[in-house]
Amino acid sequence: MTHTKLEYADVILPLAVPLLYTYKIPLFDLDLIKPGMRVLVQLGKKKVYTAIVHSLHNSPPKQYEVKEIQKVLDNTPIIPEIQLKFWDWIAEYYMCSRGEVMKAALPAGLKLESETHVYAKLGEEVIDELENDESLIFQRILSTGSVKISEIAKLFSGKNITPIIQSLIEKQVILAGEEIKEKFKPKIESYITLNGEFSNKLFIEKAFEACKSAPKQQTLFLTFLDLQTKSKNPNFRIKKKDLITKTGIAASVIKELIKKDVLNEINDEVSRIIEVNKNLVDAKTLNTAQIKALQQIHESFTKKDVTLLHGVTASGKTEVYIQYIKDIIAQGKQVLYLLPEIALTTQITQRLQKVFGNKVGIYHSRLHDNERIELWKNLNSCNEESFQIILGVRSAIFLPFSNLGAIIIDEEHETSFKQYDPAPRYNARDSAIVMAKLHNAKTLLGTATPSIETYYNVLQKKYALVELTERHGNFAMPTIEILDLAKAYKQKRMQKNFSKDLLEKIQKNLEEKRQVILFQNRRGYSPYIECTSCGTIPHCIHCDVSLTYHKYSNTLSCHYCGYTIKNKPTCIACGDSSLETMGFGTEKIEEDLKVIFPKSRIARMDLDTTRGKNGYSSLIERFENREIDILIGTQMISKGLDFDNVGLVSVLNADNLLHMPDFRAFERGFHLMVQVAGRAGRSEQAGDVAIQTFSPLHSTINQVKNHDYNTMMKEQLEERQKFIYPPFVRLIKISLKHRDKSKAIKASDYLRSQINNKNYIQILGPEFPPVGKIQNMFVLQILLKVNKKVAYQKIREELFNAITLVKTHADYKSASIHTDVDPY
DNA sequence: AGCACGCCGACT
DNA sequence: GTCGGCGTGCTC
Repeated sequence: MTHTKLEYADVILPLAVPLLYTYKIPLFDLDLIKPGMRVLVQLGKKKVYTAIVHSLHNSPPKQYEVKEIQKVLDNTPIIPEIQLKFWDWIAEYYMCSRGEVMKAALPAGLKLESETHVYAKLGEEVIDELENDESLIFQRILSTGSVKISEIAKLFSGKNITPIIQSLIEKQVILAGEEIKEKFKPKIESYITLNGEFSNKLFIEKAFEACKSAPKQQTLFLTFLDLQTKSKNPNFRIKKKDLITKTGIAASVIKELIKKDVLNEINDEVSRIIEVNKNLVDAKTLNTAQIKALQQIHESFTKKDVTLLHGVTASGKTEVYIQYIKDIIAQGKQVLYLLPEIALTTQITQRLQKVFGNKVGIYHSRLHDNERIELWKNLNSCNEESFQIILGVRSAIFLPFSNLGAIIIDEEHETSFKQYDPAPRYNARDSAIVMAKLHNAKTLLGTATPSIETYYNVLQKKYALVELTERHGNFAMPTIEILDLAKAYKQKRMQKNFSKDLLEKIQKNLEEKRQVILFQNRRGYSPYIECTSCGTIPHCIHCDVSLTYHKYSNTLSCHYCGYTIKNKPTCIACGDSSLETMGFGTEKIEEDLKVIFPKSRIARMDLDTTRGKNGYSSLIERFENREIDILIGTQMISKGLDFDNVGLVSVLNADNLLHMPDFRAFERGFHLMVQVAGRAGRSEQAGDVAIQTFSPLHSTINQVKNHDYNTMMKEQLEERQKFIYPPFVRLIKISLKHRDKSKAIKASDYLRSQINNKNYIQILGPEFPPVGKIQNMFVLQILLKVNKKVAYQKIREELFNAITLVKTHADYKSASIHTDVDPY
């Protein structure tokens, strides 16, 4: 049998194009090229992109002329075969292009792109013949040799320079060409060594002679010899930075000695990944309940692929995970530990690094691109230095795992596992389960408050269940007290937004030197400002929302598009000065509390106070060290934080958690309140929880009070079944945007008419969402409730066709449409 | 996503 | 009369 080589490659381009593109493989690379490698290809007239080889084949395209691959960038695939299959699954399930998945998956630095550069063809002599702008640009090109067009554009900010460049090219004064730039720069560290053998007396004498007349050089030389002697290392070297800080000697002195051949400077590539302390500690020993849970987990995985670990707050789930990770990596397999965005706290990072040291790699949104690339290279290299455990957020599911044994998804119920914008709009929890199956790995979901969807899968026997019902160390569950705000207002037992009962509790805790956490799910000072004379509320000019008042900057800003204006003392409509701030956020709480408890140390933790790189960890550290008495915070404080001196936790307004126009409102309210309450009493001293509400009889509030997950779950499942919501149907939300309001309405009506009713149990809309205009675009949404029994493949095809019809319709093609599968 | 092509308003 | 704005279509 003759073996024919595969001559064509279908590649994924990092664009929102629906199809793969076919390129011819250069003869030279026929043996080398494999799916999962990066290649450079030209698309269109000049632009060069990095593409990923998806598959190889031997059928020459007939409709068009193929271009050849310009360059193969890798020797071995950087996307393992299984991960490439996983990309396909994401693209299909979440209805987006593979290019969009590629954009989400690859760090920017691994995607090389070409940029147009221009060069001078002629010399200075032609300047006089050029027009004003032309000669300016030409002189700039002459002075540097080669310039990026984008750089010239920056210099002429705002002005369109394309015609000027065009004319220069036409006059044959300059040339243009495409250039690829390597974005990843390895970190270089300078080391200083002796420029000869330490034991070579002749060298040392000569060196000493060389710096005899310069006292500073002499001191440096002697200090260096001293350091080397102490190190007892004949190949001793020291970081240039350290040498400077240790000796206080200027860099210029070092430079002189290098010039005199006494010292030598070596530049070495170093890792950006911070080395952790190698003094590892043993994992904490598990208590009986935890040991039993671990056994049950192992046992359940012999029958099922997914297990839910339902453990009450402070039951010590993390310790169980750590032991489980130990068991998996002992088999030589990798573990992915997923956490929600906000919860990637230093607390958990440190706990894992203490036990596993350099085996742990961290992947989160604040990482720089170069650090991401190093993590990729580390996993791609597959050697002893490779990480075996990755602790990461949502996007970590795209890392190049080659030997995955298990995925742990902590705080499984968290909504931040779902990406909303841009596409792919994937849920990392659900996707991870699929990925685990592709790798033949197991998934462990953990939480104190399982999502309704997950628990339903347990009831359907799809997932196994393991429970931890007792708090670690047998600490008592906190007592939860409901404070009736309506009653408090009536009896005039209110001060600002605090009931007298709550203030008394805070006072008592402060006296006992115990800390207090207050939860308010809204940042800023107040959600909006209202003129009490004419009722005007300032709105965003681009979006259909009221502007949020920020006191520290005295501004009103739009949380949708960022539109910000200065806050004026008088009403913009009637000029009256009777403006009032409505509602309250964490900033206002902080201000009021400082007046009520002037002697207490009060801090606030929300998006605004944790923006800086260390803002978050320093706040936690200060709280841990008891430098803060009262901590006010948003969602952020509800996740996985473990403090042992918290005596009181309070939810300041439970109602705005529950009364949201969302079928998940009660479930989420329950999750949030239970998680917040869980911050109390994590030591021998019990902790109290107080919830302020206008609806003390609300069933969800009482389920929280009684720590009664099961009743909440059953009640919610009944509601979902009755009103046809997940997990009984699959939701697909289609959003259509258009600049023109009436066209937006017509286009969405047309789209609705193209959707086949038979495939759906219910179709809602098109309707304007609560915010019907964002950045001057009118938005309409259609909500589809999909019968899970109908083949999903069929639904996708039908929807794709309907959307294509709108996009090619003469009147509606400027509408932009996106789909969100399993939306939140 | 770019980039080229093509059709209507504000300038000389 | 043109220059140049952006809406639209295509890229292997």
